Amino acid sequence: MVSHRRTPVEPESITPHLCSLDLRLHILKGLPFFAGLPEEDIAGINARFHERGYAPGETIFYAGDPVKRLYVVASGKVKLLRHTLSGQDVLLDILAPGEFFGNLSALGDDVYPDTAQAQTLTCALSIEADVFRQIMAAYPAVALAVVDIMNERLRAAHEMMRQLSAHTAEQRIAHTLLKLGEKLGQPADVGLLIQMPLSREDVAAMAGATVETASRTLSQFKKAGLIRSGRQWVALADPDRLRAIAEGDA
Amino acid sequence: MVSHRRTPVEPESITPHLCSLDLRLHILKGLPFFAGLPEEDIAGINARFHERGYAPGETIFYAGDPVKRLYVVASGKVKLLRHTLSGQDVLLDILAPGEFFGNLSALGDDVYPDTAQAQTLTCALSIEADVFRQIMAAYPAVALAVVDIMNERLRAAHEMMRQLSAHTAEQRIAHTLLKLGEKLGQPADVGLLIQMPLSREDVAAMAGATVETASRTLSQFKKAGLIRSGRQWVALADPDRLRAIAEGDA
DNA sequence: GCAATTAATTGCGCTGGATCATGTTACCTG
DNA sequence: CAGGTAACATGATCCAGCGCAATTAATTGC
Repeated sequence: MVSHRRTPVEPESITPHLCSLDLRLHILKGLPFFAGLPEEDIAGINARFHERGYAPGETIFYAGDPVKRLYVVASGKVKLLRHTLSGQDVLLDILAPGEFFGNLSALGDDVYPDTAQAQTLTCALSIEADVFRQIMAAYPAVALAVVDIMNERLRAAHEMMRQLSAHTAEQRIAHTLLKLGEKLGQPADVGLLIQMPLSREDVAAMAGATVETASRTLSQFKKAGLIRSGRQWVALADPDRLRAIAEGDA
Repeated sequence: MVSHRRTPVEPESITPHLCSLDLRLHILKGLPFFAGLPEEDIAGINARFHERGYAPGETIFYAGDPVKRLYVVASGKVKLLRHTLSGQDVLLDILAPGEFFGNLSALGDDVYPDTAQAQTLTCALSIEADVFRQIMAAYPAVALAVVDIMNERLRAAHEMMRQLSAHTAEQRIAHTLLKLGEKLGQPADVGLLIQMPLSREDVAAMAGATVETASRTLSQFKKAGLIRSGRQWVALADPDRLRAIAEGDA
């Protein structure tokens, strides 16, 4: 369905019903934690996954839902939200194709601490958490790769803790934009385009600020020529200066 | 050497040179990730570890040091500090006996993002990170246990991100005291005593506040009968009310 | 026992950013 | 095409908590 929205962000082109067995195999082969596994083993693993498409804005699971499955983004983007009592969510991460989410916990009674929501048209694969644990037990290389991914996520979370403790809102917003540019950025005429619909609310939730503060700061960045932006999109026009702001050198 | 300090916190009694082979074996047997391994396998693993004693305040490794080893606390307490440009550290975690720290990373060129420092007289075991990865590859149960620990740490870090984004300093300080009570608390006449030297600076660094704010808040808690405290110690006298404050019900 | 030092406490002024409100603009839908 | 809505931008006000400083109390070392 054609949108009139003027945005440089290209929509996800795959429709949910095209999340085929071939796509699944392709995605699973590309996952860092299945790298190096024999193709026939990956095919066997593929058989244990389910897939499902989600519309933009659709919730994959809610915080408080019992943990049953581990998910992998096959296509699209997924956001992980932690709720606060004040109703202002914290946006913990934006997940791109190949990344897993959901809980790996061995505990039977556990619940998801976060809500997962499709930011774009998304296809996600899922597998029972217990089965995934069996795969990790059968293939130590998978478990080691998961350890590495968890390690990197913990490092990023600790960095965010440092930012929230000691950096200004402007620094955090600059940092957030840079991280999004690193992960989702595509070179375009407008600069390094963050290739995903991105509202001021999203930026605020990632940077630990309010929408008004995010809006003011993005307007200043725009006026200063650091970014280009419109509704639901941002492109980095001067990453070096943004980096200087994020690091407190400006 | 006798101290005049009036504190209910008992010092660590072990001296570094008493970090014996037997203690090591005892500690390794008790580690969650070696649970279930045959005793002779643990003995073989024990041979790969080194141990070293650290005085209170001594640095185990600095942020920026190249990653070489994985550490385990055998006795005492270790704090993990992330530095900020303003000189005010973020205290990411206090590690108790049985907990690992250092980097598990596969990357050859990586450095520690944090500084590890003995909070008390401490004995720490260490092993080459590569060797530990070999152990994880050889024993999937070890890798799975490490995944579970990383999972729990990530959850705690995300919770702290939420607190730093949306909670007041008073709520965060109450939460910090409760977490320390859960982890290091021992019932005593003064209440649930956090059995570790704990300065106002430590509480501030864990709660994302300044020393002055932490001191004001602890003074208020003390006057309200929620805690008992003195120099370098805190005991929880009314955890239920602290919980109410931490959760924003008060 | 005492001087020096450290850690904690308390006071005061300032400000970043939250809160609340309103205005503007782009987009959607009938 | 027009009315309505959502997203963004901006203004005004307020305050939590920081920064700085002074004071007090506990501890250390001689």
